[in-house]
Parts: sequence; structure tokens; C-alpha cells
Amino acid sequence: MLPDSEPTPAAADRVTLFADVVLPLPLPKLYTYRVPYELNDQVVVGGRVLVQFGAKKTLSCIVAAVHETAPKDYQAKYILEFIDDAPVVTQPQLKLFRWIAEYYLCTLGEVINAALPSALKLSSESRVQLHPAYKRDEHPYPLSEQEEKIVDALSTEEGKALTFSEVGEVLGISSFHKVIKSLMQKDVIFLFEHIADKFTPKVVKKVRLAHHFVSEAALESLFEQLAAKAKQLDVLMRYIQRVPVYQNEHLNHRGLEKAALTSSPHLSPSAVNTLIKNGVLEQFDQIVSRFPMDDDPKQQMPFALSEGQLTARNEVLDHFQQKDIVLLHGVTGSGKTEIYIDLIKNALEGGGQVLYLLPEIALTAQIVTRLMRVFGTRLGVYHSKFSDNERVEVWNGVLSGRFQVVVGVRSAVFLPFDNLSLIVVDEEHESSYKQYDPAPRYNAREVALMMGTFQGAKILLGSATPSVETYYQCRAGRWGLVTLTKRFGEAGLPDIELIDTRRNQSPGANGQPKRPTHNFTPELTAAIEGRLEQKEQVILFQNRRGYSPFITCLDCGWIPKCKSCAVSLSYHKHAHELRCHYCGHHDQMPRECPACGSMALRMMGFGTERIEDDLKIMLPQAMVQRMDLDTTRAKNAYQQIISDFEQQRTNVLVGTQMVTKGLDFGNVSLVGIINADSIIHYPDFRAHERAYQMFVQVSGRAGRKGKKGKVIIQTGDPQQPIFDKVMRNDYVQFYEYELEQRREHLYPPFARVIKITVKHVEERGAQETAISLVQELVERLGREAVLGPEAPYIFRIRNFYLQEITIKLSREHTVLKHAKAQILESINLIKAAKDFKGARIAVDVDPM
DNA sequence: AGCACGCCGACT
DNA sequence: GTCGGCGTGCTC
Repeated sequence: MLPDSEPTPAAADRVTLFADVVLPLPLPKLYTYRVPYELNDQVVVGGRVLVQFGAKKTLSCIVAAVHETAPKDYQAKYILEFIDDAPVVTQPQLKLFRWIAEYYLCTLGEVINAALPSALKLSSESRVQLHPAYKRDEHPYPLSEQEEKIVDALSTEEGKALTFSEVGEVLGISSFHKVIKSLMQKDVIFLFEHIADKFTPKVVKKVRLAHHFVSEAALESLFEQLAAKAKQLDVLMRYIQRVPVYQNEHLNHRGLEKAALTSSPHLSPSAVNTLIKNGVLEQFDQIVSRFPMDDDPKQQMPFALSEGQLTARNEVLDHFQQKDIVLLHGVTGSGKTEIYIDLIKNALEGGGQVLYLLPEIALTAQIVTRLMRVFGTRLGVYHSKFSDNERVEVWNGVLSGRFQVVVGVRSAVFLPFDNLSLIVVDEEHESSYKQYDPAPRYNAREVALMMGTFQGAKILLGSATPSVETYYQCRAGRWGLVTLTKRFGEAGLPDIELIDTRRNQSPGANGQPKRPTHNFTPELTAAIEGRLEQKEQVILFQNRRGYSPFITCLDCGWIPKCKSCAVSLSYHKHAHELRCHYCGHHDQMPRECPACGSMALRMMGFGTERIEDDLKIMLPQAMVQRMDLDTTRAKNAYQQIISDFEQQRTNVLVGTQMVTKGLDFGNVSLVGIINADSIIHYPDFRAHERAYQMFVQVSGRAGRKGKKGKVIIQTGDPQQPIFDKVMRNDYVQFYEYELEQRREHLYPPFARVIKITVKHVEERGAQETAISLVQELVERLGREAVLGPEAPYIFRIRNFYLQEITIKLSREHTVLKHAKAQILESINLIKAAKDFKGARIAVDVDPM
């Protein structure tokens, strides 16, 4: 920066820079601000700046571009402040984010919002301060009691400032705005915006021996002085035991965590404090990483790949010579993880970064621990249960090069990699790679593929049940394919048995088949019992949580429904309440029917809670644990359940989808699917694919480490062709059948699908908006490309009525790009028309 | 997303 | 007569 006194350069030399910034708001455009001349050399693309937006708001945003073109139609405002001197978002990231926004039809602001840990998004907070001209004694207006309190609080020191919430605390009330307003009118205080970095480093309290005691003589006399103070002596002894101060004064300087002295039961915390007070120990703070650097890195676990794994690894490497993308199709339990680890090591030796993506739920301690053992502190983990501060540390660790390997869930694709050489996408078929609700509705697998292209990285996709789209690319020869057919350690694939639940059904009073009243067929019960006797473990899969999906009044047929969604309320026995699984609304369980007063309320259908309950009654010796959304909400609950099952403290695990994914237990010999029908009957072109994947994946949990497992599938319709393919374990046959279906009905991979959802508080509003939107779309894309509008099965969620429009497009890139522009145009047209004001329109590219 | 501007009902 | 409801349009 130039000092004020220096003459400014001649006008001709003086460049005026403008910065296009991304605001953290869902606005379609970038906004152009002017760079103050003195700060020209400070502006950095990817750095954060502070700007005034609108009349009131001060926002921090990311600089996306710097140029010299002054906007024609308006006067650009000045950038207020530069926050970073180095980019927080790198150039490769910006390029990727732009691609995401373009491909998934959302704004760059939405991508940035999803990408940055919220601690990197600065927030401005209003604060108040005493007016510099205010003098208490000379002030003309009288102040109220509350106003006096605020003035007192602000007068404690020069320039003291309070946030709004602190003002609320001082007053002890929450309605403080009036008081602030009045004080401002009287010119007692003024308001200003304070920008706070939300990231807080982790600090530990440490203690060390005061400098002048670090000698044998000094210590001896200290011990004499403390001879009568046993508690203090204990503390001191422990300290010297842990920190050998004689050997190395430097060790004393590094000190010891205070907690190490205060947490032990026979050491007195107050004695520690007394020592600090008397100057024997010094207390100090140290900033530490949330991911501790291991002082002595654990031994690298040497492991040898089996012959089959070795061959597969070499095949992958061979393919990488010509192709950038390879699918590793390995049956469950074939040991794909070891191959990944070997390839990651290989990639790291070449000096590049590695990203290892996992679907949300499979990110178990299991895999992380295995990777930790090999990669030690070079490994970063990025996970949805991480706190914001932890995320920022991983982000910065990638930027600084500390983390060369990152294991993470879908949002890990946003991390600031700039030199990726390998991306592993494990369980590539998983739908949790696709973000559903807030935009950006991206698929991390697709983003990873694009990232690979941009950074020249190789991509390894892995799955036992690859998505049809992926397998199609391999068959077409564009991507490499490596197949592992043998299970690791000679374990055979499990036997699969179908049990017909209809056969077990007694006919109802009028001869009609009743709803199933049993969730366990005798075959399943006997099998579970048999396995428990053998001290083996069992996994039961039921795709519904809660106790029962709905309840009904036997006298009048009343069924409780959610007041904001078109679904019945599920009964949760544990909480004894009715819950909506779509909006979270919950009601008390009624004692009697609110419609007719009858007491005959009956639970209908079976959720995981009920399976757990019934099993405990049927087989009291079984130790049953349930794993679903309700039991895994706490931060470590998931891990706890897994480790209990792993250590065989529990022997039956009942759960939803969670139990199907990536878990790896040695002693499970039986897997039961309680009700397969609910999985198959789903109104969606991917229903069969999803069902196939789910059955094969959950079956894969049975029988490992040399034991042959068994799978029991309960269904009311054993003739379904899908069972045949699951039982033969013939992926290729499934694929070919499914591909023909897709070809015939023109679905992916033969077409690209874009789903548009129109939401409106009124049913008519949703319908009319959707119809008009379809008209616009048909005009631009042709009749055959546009399907709908149609109300989805659950046609109302959170008080919004829904209408869906499905667009099918040719895969050709230029056509696709053009079509997306047309779609945006249609939507903007509809949004601008005032008849459709209340409508919200969401676009989902490649829905899952 | 906010927030200001603006045009119609229930209050002093 | 005003206060305030929230519809719509703009923010560099």
C-alpha cells in the first residue's frame, strides 16, 4: 500500500480494478465491486472480501474474477475490506464449482454455500458502543432504568462494545430492540457491524514448572518447603514423573496438559490451582490441532494382497495406461479395500493427492481405522458428523499439504485439492452420493469424474452392484472393467432362500387374505434360533423405522395423518408418540379414537422397533440391538452399535438400509429380509436396480472369513423375476435385462433425466403452475421430451403440494447444454409471471 | 435471502 | 386521518 504522502501515479498509469464476487445468497449473477486503488495488489481471486450489499447488509463473499471492465449501467460500490491474503477457494475449485452450477442448474452462490464449512463464511454481527460525544452528566434526556443498565455495561472500559445478544443478557429480557432504538435516538450509543471469523482454534490448558525451579537444588528446597503439604507434593511428583525436567529443560517448557493432573482421582485439582497461585507451576494455553499429530506413528500394518487381489490390482493399473476411469466390480467380501489401499500408496509415491469417497453411512470406524494404520497423520477424514471447526481444520490441512489422503463423504469433493492423482469412489452405485434437497443437487460421483478430468487424476469406481450407467460405459469400452469374482479367504457366497409369506397366512373371516399379522415366518424364526445356538450372529433388515407405519381404529377405520404431509403417522413405541417421517411433526399417541371414541386402536404393519420387540419376546436369549435413524442420532451412537456387534456383546442387529451398507463382520451367518415387497414396489424407473442392489448388498453381510452364510428373504410374491437374478448372483444377467428395459422406455443410460418439482401451498396453484411450465417446456423441447405434470405418490410435504415434471433428453453434450438453457428460460418465464407467485420450482439433474 | 417501497383495512 | 398488513422488486 502507498503511504498517503506519496504522489499518486499519473492518471494514464492508474488501473482501476473490478472484482466479480459470489455472494452467499441464491442469486443467479455475480456482482461487480470496485477495488480501492491502494489495494490493487491485495486483491486475490478466491479470497474473501467484505462488501456492502443493499442498504443494510455487509457480507463477506468470494472473489471469482478480477478485471478492468467498468460496468456500464451502474456505479460499482467499493470493496470495503480484504479478509484473506491467500485464496480460501483455489482456482481449480472455482473451475469445478462453475461446472457444478452449470451442470446442475443452480447458482454459483449455492455451490459455494454448500462447499465452504460455515466457519469459513464470515458473518457480520451488529454491536453497540457508547457514542464518543456522549457525556453522562451533561446528557439532556433522562434515561430509563433499563437504558441506564446498558450505559453502565458499556462504560466499564474505553471503547467497550456489546453484541445484541449480550445486551439481551444485561437486561435479562429478549425484547431489547426498543431500548437500543431509544438509546440511538438520544445519541447515547451507535451501532456498527463487526465481522467475526467463526473458526476457533482448539486450546488446551497446560502447566509447567516455573523456570526458577528447574534445577535439582531448587527442586529439593521446594520439596522441603512443601513437606507438610501432601496434596501439593503428590501433584508435583506426578508432574516430574510425567515430565523429566532434569533431562531436558525443553521438555519442561512444553509442559503437561493440566487435565493430566486434575483428572486423576487421587490428585486434587485445588492443589494444582494452589501451586499455580503460588507460582510453582505456570499455566499457559496452547493451540492444538483437533487431529493430533501422532508422535510415534503406529507401525504400518504389513499386509499382503491375495493372488486374486494382486491380479485385479495389476489389471487396474494396466487399464490406467489408456483409460482414466476404471470400474472394480468385485462381489461383496472380495477385499476391494485392500486393493484401494495398495493403489492409494502407489499414487502417493507419485507425489499426488488422493481422495477416497465413501457413501454417508458406510463411513464406519472400520475403514477409517484401517486407513489410519497405513497412512497415519497424512490421512484426513471429512464426515457429516464433524463439527464445523473440525471441517475447517481438514480444509486447511488439504490446503497446506498436511493431508495428502482424504477419506470423506460426498461433500469432500469440495475440498481444495489442486494435485489429485487418484480418486476412489467406493460403492459408486450408492444414492447417498446424490444430494437431494437444497441445491446444489449434485452427485459426488459425477463431480469426482469431472474433477479427475480437470486435474488429470485417475478414477477408480468400486462396487459389488455397479449402477447400470457405469456398467454401460465399461461395456462400451470407454471405461476399464476389472472383475473380482472370488470372495476373500475362500468364503463362498451365501445360500439364498425365499419364503412365501402368503402361504403362512390364514385367510380372514370373509375368505379374503388378511394383512400380514406375522413379521416372522416359522422358517425365519427357526433359522435365527439355530444360528444363535451356534453362537453366530444375525442381521435383520426391515426398511421402515418406528414401531408400526400407521395405526387405525378398528371400529371406524380412522387413520391418523400428518397435518402438513400426505402420509400416515408412524407409531414410535419408545417415545410413545406418532411421528411424520417427512416433516418431523409429532403428536401424542391418542388413548382413544378421536373420530368415534373407540378404544380399539390397532398398530398396523411392522417397523424396526416392532421387529426388535417381537424378537425379544420370541427369543428371550437373543441380545438384540436396533440400528436406524432413531438410534444413531448421537455423534458416536453408530460407532457404539457397530462395536457392540463386532465384539459380540449383541448377537442380532435389526435395522433399516444402514445395515446393508459396507459393514463387515466376521461372525454373521444369517441375514433376514423381513419384507422384500416394500422394496420392489416403488414407482420409479430405478426401483428394480435399487431392489437388486439392496438384496445383494444385504446378502453380502452373511458369511465371511471362511463361513458360508445364509440369506432368508420373506416375500408375498416369490415369482418376481428379480429374485431369480439375486439368487443366482448373476449381475451381468440382471444388467442385461435392466438395460433392455431402459432402452425400451428411454431411460438412462440411453437418455438423461431432469426432474422439475413445483411446490405450492395450494393444490390448484401447484397444478396450474406445472401445467403452464409444461407448455413452455414442450414449446422449446418438443412434446416427447416432457412427461407430466403428475402429483407424486406423496403429493404433499411440509404444507406444500407437489407436482413433478420429468424431462428426458438425448445424451449428446451440445443438445444437453442447449436444453438446459431452454429449461432455465422456461422456469424464469414462469417465475416472472404474476399468476404463479407462490410457486417454488426446483430442478434436479440426474435424479436418483 | 432480506429489506424497502407501496397500496389497502382497523384503529386513535 | 394514521399504523401496519405483507405483495413485489432490487440489491453491484
